[in-house]
Amino acid sequence: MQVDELKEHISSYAVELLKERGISKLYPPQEEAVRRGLFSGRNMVIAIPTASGKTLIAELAMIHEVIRGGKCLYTVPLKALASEKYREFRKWSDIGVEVGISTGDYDSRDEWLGNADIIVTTSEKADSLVRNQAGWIRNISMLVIDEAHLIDSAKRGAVIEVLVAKLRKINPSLRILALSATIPNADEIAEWLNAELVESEWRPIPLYEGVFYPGKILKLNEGGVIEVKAGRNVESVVKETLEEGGQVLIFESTRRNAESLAEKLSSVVRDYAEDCSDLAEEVLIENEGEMSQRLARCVRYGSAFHHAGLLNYQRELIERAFRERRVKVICATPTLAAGVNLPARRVIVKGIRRYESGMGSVFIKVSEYKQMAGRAGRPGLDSYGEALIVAKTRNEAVEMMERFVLGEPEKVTSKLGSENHLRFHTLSVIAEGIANTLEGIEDFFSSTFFAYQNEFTMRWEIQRIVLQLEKWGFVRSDGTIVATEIGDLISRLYIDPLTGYIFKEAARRFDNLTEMALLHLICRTPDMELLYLRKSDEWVEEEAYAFRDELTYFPSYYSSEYDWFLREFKTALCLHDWVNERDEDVICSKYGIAPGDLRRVVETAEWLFHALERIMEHHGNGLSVEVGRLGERIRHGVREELVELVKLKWIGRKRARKLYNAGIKSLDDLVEKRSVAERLIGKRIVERVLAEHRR
DNA sequence: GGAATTTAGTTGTAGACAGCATGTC
DNA sequence: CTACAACTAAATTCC
Repeated sequence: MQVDELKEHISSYAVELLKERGISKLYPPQEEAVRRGLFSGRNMVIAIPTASGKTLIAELAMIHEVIRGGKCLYTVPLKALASEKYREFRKWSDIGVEVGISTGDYDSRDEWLGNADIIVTTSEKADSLVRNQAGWIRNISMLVIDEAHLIDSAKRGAVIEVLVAKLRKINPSLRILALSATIPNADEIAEWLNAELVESEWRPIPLYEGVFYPGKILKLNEGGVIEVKAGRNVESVVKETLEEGGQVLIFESTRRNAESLAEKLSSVVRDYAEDCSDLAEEVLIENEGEMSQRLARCVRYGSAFHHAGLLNYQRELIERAFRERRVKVICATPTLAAGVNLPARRVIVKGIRRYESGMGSVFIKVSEYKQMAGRAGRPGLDSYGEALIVAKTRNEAVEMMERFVLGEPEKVTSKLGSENHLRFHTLSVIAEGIANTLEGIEDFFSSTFFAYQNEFTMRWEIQRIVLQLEKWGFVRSDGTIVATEIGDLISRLYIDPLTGYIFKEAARRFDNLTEMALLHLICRTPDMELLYLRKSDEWVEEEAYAFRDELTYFPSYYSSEYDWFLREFKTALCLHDWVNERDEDVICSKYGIAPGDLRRVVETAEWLFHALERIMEHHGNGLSVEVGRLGERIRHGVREELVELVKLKWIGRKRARKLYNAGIKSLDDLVEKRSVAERLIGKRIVERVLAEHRR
């Protein structure tokens, strides 16, 4: 099907724009979507492989919708994906389609979101916007759910189905387009959504899957399994691909493995890559810690590792360099499998097992493997893609072949049933006024995927949860169930009700808490990510006893919660070092974390401090002032005395400390002692600061 | 005697959304 | 119920 045939649906302007992008013909699955009613107004589930043109299907549907005066919400699982899609969709502004973005990090201006025709968000942000009654939400006429198979995710899948249920309730004629990887029960999702199902295994670039073991590769080609000769180790397989001018993506199961393999391969890669010293330098701009040095060493020779311990700009840098074909090999943890689109000629899945607590090491899911394998083959560059699992012996290789290559991905099952998710969403359903009786709440949940998949009634579970919320003072029920003021606040802050309760109790019980006590308080919360305790972390225990009298909670040594407490306390100590201006690299090595981890912990703490401040305020507790100040310090990683300086643009924790030590404590001082400041942080920076703040 | 190598024992394990108001080294 | 790679310390061999 030629795109010209789409004129009547998406206008000739849109068709022209597609042609400018080099799209003149639809891929078979795209054609099928059109044939099956993409422009007819019905709901659709599109379950096709990665890179087979899902996004374009959504774009066509959205343009069609916008032309008819509709407004589209496009939800994705990651902030990085949100900005990727935003950049992509913004091209439509040439024909007058306004595109906006809203994530925790980055918002288009509010009034703009009201005008936008297409809004890209993460599913959590979308839910939060609904909770905060963003005016434009009720104008949404079409919802696109990208990566809809993530409904299966235990941590974050529930949000997706609840969001669908809420938006459908707000606008019963809402059109839904769900984009999913190929899964065996896509029909269930389609039936739940009352949608037309388009399924296909078609790929623009053929994918060959196989298993490597020393000396040979078992390959699955059209028809059957064949055995071909190969090198004796992974290095030689990598080398072979490089020789043919291809790039390699290797998936490992741990950061450590990814890093050491990238380092090992850098000596092989250097013969095939141009000099990347400039990139290596760029890696070190914001951080010169151990991990960054290691990454820089690899990148210099065109090899790299990629995991959540990297700083975001480092990740983007590596991704960009790989796309530009400067970096030839990336050894990644599963971050990259679910993240932004980064295809390679050859994908090697080395970490086929993963450690799970209580389970020892277990095989990863077939669907996870398929996700990784699907990254093989670059459209326009490779004529085929190849995915290889690494096995040790022939027997193992055959086993891997059967389990993964020939295996079927797991069914997607709803994870909404777990108590914490139900509690979280029940409060929001009450606070938003979607339901105010037990029956109403039950009725609401009966429209979720969870209810579709499970026959049994949720009545008792819901009743228990409402009772719990009532006990915590978040809802009142006398005939009808309504949210209290604080319940409504907690729903809007998007925190776990249990976090809200912990904060509320603190506001009730204490009027004076030390820095350490406040830091530990947020670490006691289920919303906080905790650091791990290593064997060599006995010092944490000693520190804990030093702070014993300050803390709001300190279990007995014999308590079952003692180890968990130490993790909370270790995390709090880390934040304590951060707000006391301990150097980032020193913190990282002391706590055994990477720079990206520190940033994440800090970011989460910042968010929770905001919530704590609001709850303290609501209680009329004077501590809210302290909390606000500490929150400010966490944001910038400084002691109290630097807060004023650090509010200035271009002045961070390091420059502020230099200035302060020289007696420059405010903008006025900076103006007065300009020459001193210039000597300390450079003339250009001072100029910038002053330019920014001259009023 | 001291370095080099083998062996036994120990350690540690993926990822990332949310508020609010604007920006580092 | 499960692993395993990487590191460290101890034991053994080699020069």
